[in-house]
Amino acid sequence: MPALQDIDAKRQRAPSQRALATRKRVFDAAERVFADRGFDGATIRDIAAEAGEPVGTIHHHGGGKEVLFHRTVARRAEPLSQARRAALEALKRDGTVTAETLLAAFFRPIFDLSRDDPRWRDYARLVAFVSADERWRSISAACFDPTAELFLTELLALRPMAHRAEVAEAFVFSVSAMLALLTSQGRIAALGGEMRAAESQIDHLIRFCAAGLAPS
Amino acid sequence: MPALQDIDAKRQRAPSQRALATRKRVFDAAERVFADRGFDGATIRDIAAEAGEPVGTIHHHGGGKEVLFHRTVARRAEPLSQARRAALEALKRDGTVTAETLLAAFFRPIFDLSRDDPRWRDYARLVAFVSADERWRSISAACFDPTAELFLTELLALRPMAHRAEVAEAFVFSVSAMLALLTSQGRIAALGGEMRAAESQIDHLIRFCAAGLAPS
DNA sequence: TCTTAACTTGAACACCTGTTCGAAATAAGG
DNA sequence: CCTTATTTCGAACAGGTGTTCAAGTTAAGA
Repeated sequence: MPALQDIDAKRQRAPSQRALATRKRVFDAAERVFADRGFDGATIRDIAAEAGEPVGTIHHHGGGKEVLFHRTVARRAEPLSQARRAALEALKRDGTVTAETLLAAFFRPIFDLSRDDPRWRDYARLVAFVSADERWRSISAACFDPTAELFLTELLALRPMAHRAEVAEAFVFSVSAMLALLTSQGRIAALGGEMRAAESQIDHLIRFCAAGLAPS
Repeated sequence: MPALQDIDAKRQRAPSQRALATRKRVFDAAERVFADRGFDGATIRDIAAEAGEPVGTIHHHGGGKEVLFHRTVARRAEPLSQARRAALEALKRDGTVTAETLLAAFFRPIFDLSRDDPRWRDYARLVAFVSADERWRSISAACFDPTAELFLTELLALRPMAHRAEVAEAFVFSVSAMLALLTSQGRIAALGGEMRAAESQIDHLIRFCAAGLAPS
């Protein structure tokens, strides 16, 4: 996999406003198309059409398909991680750390962001693709594992008797359930008939995982 | 999507032993390659090489890439569903139906089959691809939803106060956790350090989901 | 045994893929 | 205002894609 270096490495001039707007258009389009069709299903020309830019521009700003994919995932990873860390810090400050509040701190940010901005919903589907495929393990490791580690440590402190590997399993189960809620509304609707309010579903997700995480 | 009809529709002669062996080789190869690279990442020529057959043969037995994919998923769906249904019947016969035993009846067959035959492990990864992508919703609906419905009904009977939609959510959470255990060993290892025995992990999965399914 | 349906084979087809490239337009920095 | 780094643009390229096809081989069924 091509190395992902700073997008503005060895630059001699600041990028123009126009160039920055174009770059944003390129990454927004890449996010939508990758989220819809996955890495292999997406084509540079799909992304170019979605962005309303010629193909050459996608390469210029993206740096090749694989690097573009990596950068597209990385772009929102930092804001998301910061929101999660901030929620965790708030819990520790208030002394309200439980399995349930920890999961809420980890899960809620992406749902909250998705409610305000549909682009975050695309991003969530993109993250599901990244999480599902071992091929992108290094992206997960760089973008999401450090913050996951923080939460894992807190969960471990709540269950001093449990092995780390066991809590890691429970955490992976929880994250997969979260991604399922973000991406499998179709499956839920097919089995469940009516569809419940998003808030009820998120509360349910947190209760479900917290119960599973509790010592048995 | 091309219609999936019986592979032997409008046939005037029984297939030869040789032809049946070739067909098996084609589907085994397709299963491996689709499980490794997903639908879009796989190519007919990859599958041909894996099967040791010329490209034309893949088309002859597969009926085109999309139909081949559908048939590859469908091939093991029936045996799997039967194992799940048999386990469910055994529970009902013995009067030992609980959330925990129901989940065990649903989860264990694919783990048991995977232990004996690595091809089932490929199949499990293939199912994860199908479940993750809304594009294959119709395959899930045809292959897996009918049996899922049976288990959902039983789970609902255990919690007469809960809404169907809520239990459906919990069931989707549970299935996503099962698929995560089958496919995300890398993620678990990255977070957890050491790796636990498969049996411990499966027991944990069942306990995790059963706790989440219990009334709260 | 004979007829012919079914299978096997690989070359060929039309189209799509990611990427490169050079010329023209733009605007940052002096 | 200049110089020139950067961006915009789309044609062109080499290689890969799913699929078709026709000729040759095999074996089922009468």
